[in-house]
Amino acid sequence: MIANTTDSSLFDLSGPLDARRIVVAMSGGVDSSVVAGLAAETGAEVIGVTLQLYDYGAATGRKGACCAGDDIRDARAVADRLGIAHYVFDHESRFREDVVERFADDYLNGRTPIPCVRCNMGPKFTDLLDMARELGADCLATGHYVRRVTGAHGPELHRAVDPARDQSYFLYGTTEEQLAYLRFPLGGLPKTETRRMAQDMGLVVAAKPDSQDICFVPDGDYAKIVRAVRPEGDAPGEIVHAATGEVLGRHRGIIHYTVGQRRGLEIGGLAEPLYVVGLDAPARRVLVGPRPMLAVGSAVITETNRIGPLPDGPLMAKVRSMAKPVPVTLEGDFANGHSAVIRFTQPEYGVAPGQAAVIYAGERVIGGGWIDSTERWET
RNA sequence: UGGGGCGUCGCCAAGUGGUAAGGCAGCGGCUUUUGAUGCCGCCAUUCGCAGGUUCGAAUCCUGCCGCCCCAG
Repeated sequence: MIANTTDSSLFDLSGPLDARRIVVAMSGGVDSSVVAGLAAETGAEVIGVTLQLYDYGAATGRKGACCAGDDIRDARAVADRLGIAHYVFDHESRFREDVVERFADDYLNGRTPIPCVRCNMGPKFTDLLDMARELGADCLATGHYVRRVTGAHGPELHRAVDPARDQSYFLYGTTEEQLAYLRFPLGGLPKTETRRMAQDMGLVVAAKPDSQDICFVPDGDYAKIVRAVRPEGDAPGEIVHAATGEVLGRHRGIIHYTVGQRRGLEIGGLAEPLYVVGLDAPARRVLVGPRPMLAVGSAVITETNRIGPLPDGPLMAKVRSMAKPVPVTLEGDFANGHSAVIRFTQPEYGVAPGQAAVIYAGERVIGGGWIDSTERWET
């Protein structure tokens, strides 16, 4: 019944599969568990690896978590069921430094972090990938919904077939070298299919809820995490009109705000709503203005990563995960960690420094970078 | 102290005899595998207070209270 879904090409390995070794990054969720199952069905030797990323106890029994507590137990149960080896590596301190502390520091600096990208770049695609190599694996497979397509110039990163599941935005930082070693067997499947396979494989996680939100933020209270990591950082300040300089009120701390945000300003009596249009961290000021002031025409992006050559055709960009790609042009050296500028064809709203800008050519991910600063749309 | 004006939801504000618009803020929900945005819903039995007129008042009358402006 599941034989027809088992396809050795999913892992794109040459030679006899029973001589191959596959490491699967197992988070404890449905997706990576199914990947482990698919890997096991190829006949290759499969090793499941789970990184313990943060406090084991705090995450136990929580819905939507990942890589801690119950999830590690689930991953182990799946590995047992599939009859594959399973290792858990304590990665807490590294995760705290690379992801959680940077997350807090970004907020303190008036930026809006996106830790999932950092986590993919560091713990998952650098550290875990190194471990896989040390384990002598031929590849590292993950449960990400994204496709690796071999093109004329080597492996390319493409959006998932199921647009609703596509995770390419979070993976723009994947280097060509990493991509050569990575496999994403789920990129061509709709999620419903994944769940069906999990059921067919008899995995305990088949009906487990999808993870969502940021894994190390238990209840959606970001500020609580920032305060826990950087207790000295939070302090109130003024809310200032970005156009007139008028002080309109006080805020509870810059970490509670992000560019584009409307709610939580507690400033009433106006005809039009106010949005956060900027954060001045040194002065602890929140700059606000009416919606037109949010319109952005271009952005400087730093630490760019490019995957494969720049295409000739038109480019699109996503400035947030769920946005539709919008037309852009690129200026500067978009590759190898250099800075570049993206220019929007139409005004883009809610572009926040600290977020990622990801460039697409059709289905293919060209790369991306961190949004460092933005310039207002000039009409 | 005279003269004038004003007091309607936390804020702004319609309504001038027929049974309290709207906006902002706030709250709740939906959407969402980052943050936002967006969308939907809720939000004054009551109009500074006390009387009176009227079938009926936030709207008219009287008094009181408060605030503002001009005068001195």
